Amino acid sequence: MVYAGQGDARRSIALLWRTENAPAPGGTGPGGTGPARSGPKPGLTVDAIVSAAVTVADEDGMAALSMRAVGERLGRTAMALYTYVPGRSELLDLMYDAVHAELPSDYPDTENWRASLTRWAEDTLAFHLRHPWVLQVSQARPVLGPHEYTALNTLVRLLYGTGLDAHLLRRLIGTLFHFVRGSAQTVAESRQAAAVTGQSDEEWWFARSALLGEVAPDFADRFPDVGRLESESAPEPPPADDTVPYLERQARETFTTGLGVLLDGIEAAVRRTGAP
Amino acid sequence: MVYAGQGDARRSIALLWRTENAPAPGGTGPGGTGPARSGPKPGLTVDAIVSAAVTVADEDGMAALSMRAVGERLGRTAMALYTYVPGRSELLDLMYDAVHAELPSDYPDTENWRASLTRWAEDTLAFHLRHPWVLQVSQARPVLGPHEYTALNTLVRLLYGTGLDAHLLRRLIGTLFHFVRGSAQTVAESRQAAAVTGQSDEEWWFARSALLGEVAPDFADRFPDVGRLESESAPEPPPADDTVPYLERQARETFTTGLGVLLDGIEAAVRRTGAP
DNA sequence: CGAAGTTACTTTATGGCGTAAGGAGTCGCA
DNA sequence: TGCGACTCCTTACGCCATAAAGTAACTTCG
Repeated sequence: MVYAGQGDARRSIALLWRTENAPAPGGTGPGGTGPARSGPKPGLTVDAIVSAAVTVADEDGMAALSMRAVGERLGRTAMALYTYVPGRSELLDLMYDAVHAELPSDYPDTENWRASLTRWAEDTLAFHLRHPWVLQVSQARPVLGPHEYTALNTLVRLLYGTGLDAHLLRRLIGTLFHFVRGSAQTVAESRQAAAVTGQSDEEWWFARSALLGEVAPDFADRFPDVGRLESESAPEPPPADDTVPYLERQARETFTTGLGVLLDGIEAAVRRTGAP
Repeated sequence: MVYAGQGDARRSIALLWRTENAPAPGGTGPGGTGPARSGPKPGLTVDAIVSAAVTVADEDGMAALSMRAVGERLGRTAMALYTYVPGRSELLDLMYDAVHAELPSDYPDTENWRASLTRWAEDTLAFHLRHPWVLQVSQARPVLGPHEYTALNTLVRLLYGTGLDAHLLRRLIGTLFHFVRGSAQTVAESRQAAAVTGQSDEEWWFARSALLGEVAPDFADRFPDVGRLESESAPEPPPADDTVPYLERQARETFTTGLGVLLDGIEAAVRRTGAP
């Protein structure tokens, strides 16, 4: 987990909101187009670097996102990036905000908040699965970039559709995010583990079960309720299209069911305040 | 995020379930007490290493958890640990399972599942705040240690108190964990950010707001719903004991409210299946 | 036109990390 | 007493972020 806001806050924010139009670490002034720059022409742009970094992170994961790797993808050394970006942490902030531009914001403004929130949750889940490294960027000190704010604004708008009190809404935001992000994390980690180890969920689970049986033959006695749950909730044969891995299918079921439960809870609150 | 199960799975499991009673990387056989060991007396134990590592991680965070740091705390070099533990990844697995022993399992078996689940959520939240690094250990390929299973068994037992179908229960587990872990993560990251940067949430938020105002004076127009939410959900003056930082207090409110909503949703499911 | 100044980018270096390899010393047993 | 097993250390390698200094391209000023 990486934390933002270490460096020069003003420069970070300026980069995020694209207020300065030149690389200029020295800072020739935040003002307009300037009187033409001296020195060699910049061969890169902040956008190009951010985009290359996103590609690296999408393809090979957060662990593979090094300054060297990003530079290499652009035909430069790692140090070349420091002309445009203060450091790795700030680059991460820029990446984070950049991908948030992908999130849709054009949900129909119908009275059916439940359908809208469901679509929002599904879109947000898919977004995090496209960019799983986003889950590893700290939330505590939000990056506060324009696209993140746009995404937040969308959710707030949908939530206002419930007609609930603003204080309650504010708290629901976090709950919804926790749920979607958690769901995404399970799937993302499952995929990455499969990619890294070259072993599918099924294979892994099978091997581990065998070892567990060796090492804890008294399993059913020590963990009776888990045992009961496993026997009672039969594994359900996969549907015709069994291309989706085991854990992933289960995670998606958890997502659908959990979202339903969550929305039921919100509905209860709506009914409670709606007809006092 | 670190992935488990890379190395020798059998040795990992044996370490987790403490099946081998000696360090023995060569492996004198998994069998009983053995015919007395030769060589110098081991100066360390797996437990001592795990406990030292947990202390390091608790105090200085996951980022500070290096083999060198753990060794230093025990008066050894980093390489000395490799006699007892295959590597950093496996050490993490052991730490993860070890701290799960702290989770209580003696919830009263009353019919009031709502109260029990609330207490479970609070205990689990507190646990994650005591050991925030746990949030950074991958969930996808569970470590499958004895204490983790005990903790899981506890939650399953409480959930059976709802009388719901096993399939539904299975999916609720993930939802509850997502929620609690997400809530914990917000608080943990807020604390760590404050510790690392030496800046409180209030200070940070205030400074950023000022910068944001400079860079996006049209904020209220661009993000009308966020603006509306912020003005309508007044910041609520802190209670007499304002020792709790801003974001943290907000996160706790999100936790309480969100948990209530979640349990309302479960209650709806109970009522639905209970009286068909 | 040529010197000076500015800027993009590279090379080199520092101090961190996990861990492979090999060596030194300690102990139990023959 | 010697040998093998064992713990623990030193050294080394290849990663990482990034500080510092050098090189070359380009603009502007004299």
